[in-house]
Amino acid sequence: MEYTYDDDLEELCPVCGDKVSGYHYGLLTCESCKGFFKRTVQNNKRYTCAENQECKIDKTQRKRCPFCRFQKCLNVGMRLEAVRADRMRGGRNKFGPMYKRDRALKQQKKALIRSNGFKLESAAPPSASPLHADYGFSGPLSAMPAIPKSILPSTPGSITPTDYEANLYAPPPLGMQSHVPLGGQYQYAGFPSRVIKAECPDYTSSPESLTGYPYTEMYPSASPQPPILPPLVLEMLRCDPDELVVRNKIVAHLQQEQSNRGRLEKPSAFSLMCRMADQTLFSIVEWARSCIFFKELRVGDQMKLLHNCWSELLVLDHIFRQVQHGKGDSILLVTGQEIELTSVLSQGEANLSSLVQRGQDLAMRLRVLQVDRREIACLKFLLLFNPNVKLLENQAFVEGVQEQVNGALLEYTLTTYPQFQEKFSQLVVRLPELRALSTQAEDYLCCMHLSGEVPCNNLLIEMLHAKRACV
DNA sequence: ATAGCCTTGAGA
DNA sequence: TCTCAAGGCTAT
Repeated sequence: MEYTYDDDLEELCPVCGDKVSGYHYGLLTCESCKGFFKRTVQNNKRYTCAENQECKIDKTQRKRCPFCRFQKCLNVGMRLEAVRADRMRGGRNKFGPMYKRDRALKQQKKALIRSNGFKLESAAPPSASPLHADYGFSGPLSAMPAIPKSILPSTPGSITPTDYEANLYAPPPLGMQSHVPLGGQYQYAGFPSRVIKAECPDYTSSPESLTGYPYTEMYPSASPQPPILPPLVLEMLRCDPDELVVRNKIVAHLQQEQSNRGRLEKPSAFSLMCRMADQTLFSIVEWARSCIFFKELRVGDQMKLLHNCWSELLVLDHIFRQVQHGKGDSILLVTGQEIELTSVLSQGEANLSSLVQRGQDLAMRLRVLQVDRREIACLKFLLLFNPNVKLLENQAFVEGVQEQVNGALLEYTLTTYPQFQEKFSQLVVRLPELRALSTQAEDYLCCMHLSGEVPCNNLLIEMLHAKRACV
């Protein structure tokens, strides 16, 4: 069966149904969606959906909702990593062989259809395409510094609320200061917004790869059961604080605050929520400071990363609590208290209701996915080590961690849930939703702050200011 | 901002 | 040398 390149072009773009112009960022798409995806990633654009985040995307309506269009791009499998951080033109990236395999598969399929006279759509759904089978496992993963064999469970001393900034970002006492120049030649400090890592050339050819962390070789997919967990996943899980410890600490702090204020003075429910979130944020910062990889960064970069993702981490913390709580009609607070959903929604506060409802929806979707603790631990790292953060001193390191955590999460989901091949991508596509939700939460907080509702001396507000100042 | 066409350049 | 998937340019 002969094959011509033009056969590909007969297909329709999986995003909008327009004519395909070739392989772009992982799969066959049209020229306009290629350009749209490129602009979105390169310029780090954030969209919001005016509707219900389920807009139909077709050739005529694709311009109407960039949020849903980008969402669809990710859902059908367009690859962020294929957008080059350094904007290098020409050449080839590592997806080349995958494109080739995909072509071969399509050709095979076509031959079968022709000879058998029936369609094989069900035999190879888009998600089972070879393009989705491996998530860029090679490369930068191996260029990361090896994880120290003994990570002592560090317990940073408690911080009093009066000296936030002085203590928050101080380097940990035993913090390693090794800054492995991760392929430093590919760092383009002059273009801080161009942050998605280039795929070519990749780090595998660098000398550092010899000292890398070869867990892909240690844990082949055909491992005996029960599946051995990727060591990085275990390590990230070990960084996670015990929920009960955090709860007790926060409850104790809030009680202390209340007793200092005197029993007569009754703070508003919103004010209480702020204090609660404030303390949760403290524990999140403490968590970050004791985290593997994070403590190896310089304080400046630590601050930038935290300023960028504090609200996302806070929202994820809340969402996962709801996932574990398992009740759609009530909300579980970090203190262990339960609030009826109707009592929140009936307050007539449209912004708050929308926030809470979106949170419940996201929690429900994650519950359906049966997300577990280890996956949440990975997602937290993915949020924290966001290579899109501007002006990072050691951006290559952050990119490397991001890559490595992605690899570990993929490995973990594939070995632990082999019957659910899509779990990794299903989890990762929740991140943009989570970011959108946290942006909405920040806006709400900002709004409440401007009307004087937020208690003073509040870390939430400091973070809000810090983040908005550096954007 | 979009989308069609142009230029580039590593790998086949 | 050719291919073709990256990024760039520009009128709309």
